[in-house]
Amino acid sequence: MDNKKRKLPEHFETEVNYSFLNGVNAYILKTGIENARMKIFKTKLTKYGGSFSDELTKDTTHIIMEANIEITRLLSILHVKTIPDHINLINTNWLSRCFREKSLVNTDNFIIKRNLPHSKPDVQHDSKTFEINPEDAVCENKKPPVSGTLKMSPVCRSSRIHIHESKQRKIEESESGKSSEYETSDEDVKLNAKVSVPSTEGMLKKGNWVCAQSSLNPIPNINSHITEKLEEMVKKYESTSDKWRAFGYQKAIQVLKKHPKQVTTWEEAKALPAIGAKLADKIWEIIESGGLRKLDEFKSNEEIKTLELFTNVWGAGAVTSRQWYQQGFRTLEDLKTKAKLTHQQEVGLKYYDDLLDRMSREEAGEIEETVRKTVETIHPELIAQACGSYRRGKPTCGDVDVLVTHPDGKSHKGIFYNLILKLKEQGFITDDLVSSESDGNQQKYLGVCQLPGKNRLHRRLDIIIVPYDEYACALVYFTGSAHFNRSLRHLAKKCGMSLSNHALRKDVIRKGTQKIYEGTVVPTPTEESVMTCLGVPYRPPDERDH
DNA sequence: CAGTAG
DNA sequence: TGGCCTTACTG
DNA sequence: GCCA
Repeated sequence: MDNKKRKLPEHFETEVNYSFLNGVNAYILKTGIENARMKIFKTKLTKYGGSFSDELTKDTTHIIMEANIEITRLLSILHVKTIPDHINLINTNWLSRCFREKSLVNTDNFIIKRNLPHSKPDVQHDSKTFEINPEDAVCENKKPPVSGTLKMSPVCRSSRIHIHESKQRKIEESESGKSSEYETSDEDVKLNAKVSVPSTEGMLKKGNWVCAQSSLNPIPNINSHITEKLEEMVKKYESTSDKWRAFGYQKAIQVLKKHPKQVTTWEEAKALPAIGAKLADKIWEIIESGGLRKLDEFKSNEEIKTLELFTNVWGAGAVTSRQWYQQGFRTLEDLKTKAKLTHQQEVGLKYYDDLLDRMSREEAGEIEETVRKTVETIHPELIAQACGSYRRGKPTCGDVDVLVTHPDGKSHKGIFYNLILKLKEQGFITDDLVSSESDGNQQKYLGVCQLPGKNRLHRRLDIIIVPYDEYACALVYFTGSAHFNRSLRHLAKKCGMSLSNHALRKDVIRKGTQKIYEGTVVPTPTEESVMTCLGVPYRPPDERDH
């Protein structure tokens, strides 16, 4: 830990010479790491000269894992007794740091102690042995202990509205008959049933521990080996303009994720909603072989890989990507030099890596705070609240959506231009993507920002300014998740209502798929009132991940 | 309008 | 066979 | 892709 800044003169200046991870052959333990994040790790690792494998090999130089994962879990997943001394055992922050600094950071500060057992596995004392239990390995994947619940963490400053709403809301709703395929009101029932059953594994034995976490995080992700493959398929189909097929896969994934049992047969899969014969075939193949030929086929397909590369440019979708491909472009460099780009795509390309990265929720909080401070210089009573995954309590965020309103119902007007200007003057907002100023009421800004200081990445920032009487619906809408929203709107439709980011309406008349009469607005002062009007129990933000 | 995004 | 959420901006 |  001498001077942290190791001098790598040549590597430092240039934007091109990225091979600082040469010689790093990593095994990354995916437990506790979200899929998207995992993907970025692998992509960047490769891009910067390193390599990885999905198992421990004799060439492995680094094992990289979340710091809060028990070492015993690592051992059991790897089916080994110890980790060889020559392998660096380090936490994921090291990797992030390397990416950020574009250099091979010293590992000293990131080493994970290889204490063996005796460090009390705090969960179950009764459970014997740390013997390798394949079941564990499977059902432990992802869902960090910190996921939804009590990560109020040290930083709970400012206005986190209802993160810890007690969850006394019960299950009575289930028989109201309104649960659609989207709705999940019976979820808790299944959960409770599951918990009370004396579990076969020592794992779930101790009631209180499981219960404490379960009401919020009941999805031990027991079918992750299947959903991970299917999620990759979704990406492929989205890149290929096959959006409805992707949609179908996505619905199936949702169902699998909340299914409390491991799916082991074709019939079992087929019996689930949103899973038909074709998907059951795929699932069966994964169960049997661990792989999916169709996916492997896609992965080795140059065209599909390129399309995925291109659709990750902000502002470019499946159609544009295909056009670029047909024009002969194959790399991001091709796009920069030869393609005709919209302004949005230029920006998207400029920050390609940054925008694909996810930030910690701490950083998202800083961004929220920056916007709030500036908003308050315009009018101290203005409310600024970050929504999106931040408000849902996720450990990482892809972007920040800040919702701005004013309780007096009128002072939100006309501040839009001023706000954006002030944020630009302080060098915070660096680029515009979408900037609407049309209607004078609801307004939306999408852009790119960067916090001050060294090694800051550019981040996507959305600012939405709404009149106070639309605040609740806007909150619901911008807090998401996307799937949660769909379920609500689906429900609204079935009740002859409609839900948008502006308002909840009743007496809507539709003719087939078309809306004939827009209906009348139902006053919804709070988020709770929105859900109550739709006949569903209130769910605090961190329970809207479905 | 199609494409893209939230 | 056709819907699968809804609204808004860009070019 | 699934479903009515």
